[in-house]
Amino acid sequence: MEQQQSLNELPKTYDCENAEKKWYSRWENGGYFKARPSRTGKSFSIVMPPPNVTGQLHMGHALDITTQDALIRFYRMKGHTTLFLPGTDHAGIATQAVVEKLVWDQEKKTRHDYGREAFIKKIWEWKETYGNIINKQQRAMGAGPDWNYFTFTMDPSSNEAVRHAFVSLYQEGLIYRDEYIVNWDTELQSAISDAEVEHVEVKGAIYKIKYPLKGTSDHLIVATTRPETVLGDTAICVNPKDERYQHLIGKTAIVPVCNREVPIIADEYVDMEFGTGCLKVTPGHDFNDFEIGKRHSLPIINILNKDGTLNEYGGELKGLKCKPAREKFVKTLEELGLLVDVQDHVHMVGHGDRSKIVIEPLVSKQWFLNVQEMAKRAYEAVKNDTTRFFPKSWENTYFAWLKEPKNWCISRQLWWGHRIPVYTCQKCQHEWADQTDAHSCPQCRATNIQQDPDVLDTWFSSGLWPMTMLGWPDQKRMEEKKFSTFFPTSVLVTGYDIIFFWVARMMMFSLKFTNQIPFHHVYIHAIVRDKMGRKMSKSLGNGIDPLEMIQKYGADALRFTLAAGSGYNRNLNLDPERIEGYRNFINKVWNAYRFISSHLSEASLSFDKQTLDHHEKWILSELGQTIVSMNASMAEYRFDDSCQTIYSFVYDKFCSWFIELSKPILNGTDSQAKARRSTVLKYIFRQLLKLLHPFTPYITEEVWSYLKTDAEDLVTIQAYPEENEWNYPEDLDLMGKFVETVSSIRFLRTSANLKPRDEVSICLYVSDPELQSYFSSNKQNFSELARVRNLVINPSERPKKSITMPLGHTEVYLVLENVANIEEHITRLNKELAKVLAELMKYNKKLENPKFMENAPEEVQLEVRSNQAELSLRVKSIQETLARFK
RNA sequence: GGGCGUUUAGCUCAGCUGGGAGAGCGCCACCCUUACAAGGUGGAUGUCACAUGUUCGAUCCAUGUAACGCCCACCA
Repeated sequence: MEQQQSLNELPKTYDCENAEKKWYSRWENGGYFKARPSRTGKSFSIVMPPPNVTGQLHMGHALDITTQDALIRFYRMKGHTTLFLPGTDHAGIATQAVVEKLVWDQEKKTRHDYGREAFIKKIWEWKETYGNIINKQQRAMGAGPDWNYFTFTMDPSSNEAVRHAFVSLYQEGLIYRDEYIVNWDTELQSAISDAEVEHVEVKGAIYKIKYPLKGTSDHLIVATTRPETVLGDTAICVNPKDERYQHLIGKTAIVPVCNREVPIIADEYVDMEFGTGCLKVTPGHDFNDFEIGKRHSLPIINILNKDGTLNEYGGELKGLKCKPAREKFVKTLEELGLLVDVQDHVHMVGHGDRSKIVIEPLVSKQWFLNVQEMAKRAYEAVKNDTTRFFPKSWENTYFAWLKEPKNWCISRQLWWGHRIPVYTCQKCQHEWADQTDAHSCPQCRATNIQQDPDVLDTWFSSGLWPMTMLGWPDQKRMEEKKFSTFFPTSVLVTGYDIIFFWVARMMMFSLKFTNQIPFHHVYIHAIVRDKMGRKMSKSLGNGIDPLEMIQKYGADALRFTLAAGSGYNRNLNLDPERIEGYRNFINKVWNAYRFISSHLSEASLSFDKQTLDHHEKWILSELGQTIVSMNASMAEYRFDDSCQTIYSFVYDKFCSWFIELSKPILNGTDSQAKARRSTVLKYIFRQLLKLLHPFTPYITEEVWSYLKTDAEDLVTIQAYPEENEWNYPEDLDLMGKFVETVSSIRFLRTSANLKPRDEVSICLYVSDPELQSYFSSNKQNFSELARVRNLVINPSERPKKSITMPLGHTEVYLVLENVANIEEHITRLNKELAKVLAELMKYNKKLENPKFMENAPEEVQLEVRSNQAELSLRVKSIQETLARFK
């Protein structure tokens, strides 16, 4: 038995809170989020980008979840075996920083006071307490991943993957250790990768400094933006072609203040045009100078400590940070008469993307991954469309990164993360990478071994993520987790800001280790901004909290809003008013159901195609078109189109017209027609619930529970409508004309200042006999929808006292006892006439143009001709009407 | 400095490699009509950034200009 409810049992507004509670646990406990057997033989899987454990859900996550969950639900309904893989990220730097701050605030202790082991324990404790907040928030959004697959990037399985990958890359010689100049973050006291450095415009100065030449009273002038690094200079460099300095090449200069003697060398790198054409070379603190130093075998002098203060090379400046050191040093130069000039200068300076402080280039021993080969393969895979980006234009960003890849600095001087599995024997100095925790040297058996103290860049484990989630590299686990079914995954959904960080690295690792791409598609969604287009940030206080919105408007409304704003755009400016608007839409669906629910007693589940009436054929045709369009737009990640399509079907077709046109039948006496109409209403409504489900899972599940049969399962696993079974073009055409005519009657009513309940008399002039008989048979509908009391079609004389609206196919006259505001009406008609005439002129001109007739394709000519004919009719009819008013 | 992108109604954006511009929200007016005031009906608004070119025809193609945005880059 179907559940039946009468109108007054159902509240007028939809209660989203109850439905959300009820249905999420039903889905989860009922196993609906788990992969089920495929009806299509296809599989569909998405790896959720793991949010940081430090995280609170923000709108970016909400958008992530919405689009991914909509896709998962869509393909599940289409019959693919689907898997949505959830997890969280340990986010090395961010998490360590949060806990360090917490410990400092609460106990006034640093991580060093705790010691490595104890501090890591502290982070784990913190993670257990706060790390799962985000899961609850994901549930609130209605996300339906298979929670059994939940993985944390520091889980043993993930560590196993990381170590496996590391060891094999190490053994292949791709991971190497080198003294190299790196981006040093003095706050984190760690190296960071090139990708983590942001260049920010900074106002500084160019200082011109005299360097005396040894054995002469002469000097050179050198320009620099960082005078304090003079103390680390090990050469002066000029361009070999620079005639001004030819005679100095090979001579010796004296570095001011510290009085070090350094050679004057020549290198093509130096730009003769810039500054004085003389470059001071500081291999220890400048990326280019480092390269020059290598070419010329210059010594490297490191003048900085790890915390960014000057070391003993700083002399008097020892212990000072760079900025005060600079000021003091400049003063000294001035006193010595060596400062020639200071000019304001704006330049770009690297800052840490986490710490936001100035990055110091520093030479230190770090681990690097040689990515040259891997990058090439990752590049190729997208170039030849093995992996495709949506929208395609993002491929450029991806290519830009992989075309000239720099080797990746993967070591971080942190404690929180995957520790580098490289050991050194203290006895025989043997170094090796180990899959598991080592306890003795494999060569000399000594137990006095030491593991490298550094941890890996967080993105190292992230790069392996899709593989890790599915059990790689353990064969047994891969089988359990159905690696072969779900890898490569179907689509990666993410923001454009991590194409380099993440997408490229996953591509590289996956191709390297599995010879497969990690995902077939990459859908890059917009960045959520506030309604003014500004990035949401704590400092601006313009963030919109998803949970607050869910509480206020419901998860379905938020999801629909985000999906409707998501296509191929790069920004999504979110205004809470829009969420409210879509909340209203959800409520509309609810009320449409309330209407139907009171007429279900005679509805059955199927109907005979032969007995359908005109309006039924029409709405079924509209449904068919909607189905086709929904499937097409979902396949291309055009969620904006999908949402618009279903919105317009529900609102503008189903509610505004079909329900309205059903009222006379349902309240009438023809029981056969009643039964048929309620059956069709129910059929359409059930279909639209399925179409809508991926975006608004809760309300559709709620309403489906009232409309389903006992044998049917939840809507979340019903078959998604795919075929357009209904196509009645004549009914679409006639209905279109009916809608247009009713609308024009309504317009005339408003222009005559009539109240909604006032009844009117209408004359229609229709030349097409088919349309004429169609209108005659629809008299009752005109009466219902426009309160037409008296409808006359083609009377011999046009009504004298009337206002009129000429359409292409029909002239509409609204008869008035005493025509008020006739002047207004004439003005409107004249305006209309001018518009139509202008348009008509354009068509006439075209048809008179021999070149148009020669070149334009036939179908265009036909269209122009028919438009011209229609417009001429309208012109004629407006002119006649105007004449009658005179 | 290099590259990419954007510029269409007050706002957010659609516009299928060319045939005279659309949606949602907002706005205005009138309505508590028996699914829904979280509602109904109707309405207004655009030199499609600018200039030139190609074409019978340009919002769409080409070139240039301007504004904005993003990414990359070591110019001392």
